Amino acid sequence: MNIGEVARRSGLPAKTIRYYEEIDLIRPQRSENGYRSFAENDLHKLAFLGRARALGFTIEECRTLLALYEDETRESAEVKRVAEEHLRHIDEKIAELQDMRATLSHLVRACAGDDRPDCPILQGLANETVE
Amino acid sequence: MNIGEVARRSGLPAKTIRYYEEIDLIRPQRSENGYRSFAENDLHKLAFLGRARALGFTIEECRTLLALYEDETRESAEVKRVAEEHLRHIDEKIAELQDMRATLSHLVRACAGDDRPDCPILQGLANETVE
DNA sequence: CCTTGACCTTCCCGTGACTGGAAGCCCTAT
DNA sequence: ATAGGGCTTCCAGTCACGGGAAGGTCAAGG
Repeated sequence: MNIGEVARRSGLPAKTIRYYEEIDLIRPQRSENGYRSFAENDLHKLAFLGRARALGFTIEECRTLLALYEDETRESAEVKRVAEEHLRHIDEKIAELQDMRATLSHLVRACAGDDRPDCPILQGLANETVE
Repeated sequence: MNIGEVARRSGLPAKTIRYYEEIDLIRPQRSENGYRSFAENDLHKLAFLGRARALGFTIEECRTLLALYEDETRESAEVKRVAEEHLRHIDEKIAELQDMRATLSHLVRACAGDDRPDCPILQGLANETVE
């Protein structure tokens, strides 16, 4: 398979696939003409990576997960540990965003949004104390 | 004021303040010796920027908000529009993260996390269909 | 046989918002 | 005179790619 087909079947852009090769996540063969030649296994790995990335794992976490996936002697505890840590990270980000959301929507609700210059949003940004 | 004091009083790293000058968010004076010389107004703007950034506004949104803040003839509607758009963006990110969270925590719950290799997390990443 | 067009290659630059570090000047205190 | 801390600029790196240029390869059609 050439990169175009793999891109289509994996859902990943060709650029991304080349990048994953560059950072040694995959090691496709090369044809005589210099083109990358992907095996089913490469496609499989790329799909795996695509799904892991879609869940927000960093590239390095993906590398770890892929290694565990290929290690028949892995302990599921290790996989779970990686996943749980990422889950905590997601929770932190959600909490952070919800804090922002709360503050900002409070300001937005207080703003008349008309043609006058008075604006609680700007006041909130200008002063430590919002109220 | 030198940059050190402004950094302390604004809560922003000196590096960030220099960066904000570089991208023309602030324009502090210079002393004879070449040091940046910050006025109270600069400090005020930096605090404004720090709070806007903490609410997740991008630098370009901060630039807009700062311009509106300094424009006595602004209409609060314009500020509100910027804030509401950012709010929508925050909501999108929260939704995205909650989707990730749901999928991932589902997988994590299904994983025994013991010394055996069988792992629903890896299976979920390997196959399109999780169950 | 030649050309067209789709595909592939590498290489380099840009993204956002900084952060780290090197090399060197300035200022105050001892 | 020196030691230290603070200040300056400049360069490089971060993360995970994306855009685009310059050029090689291949199959189909004229």
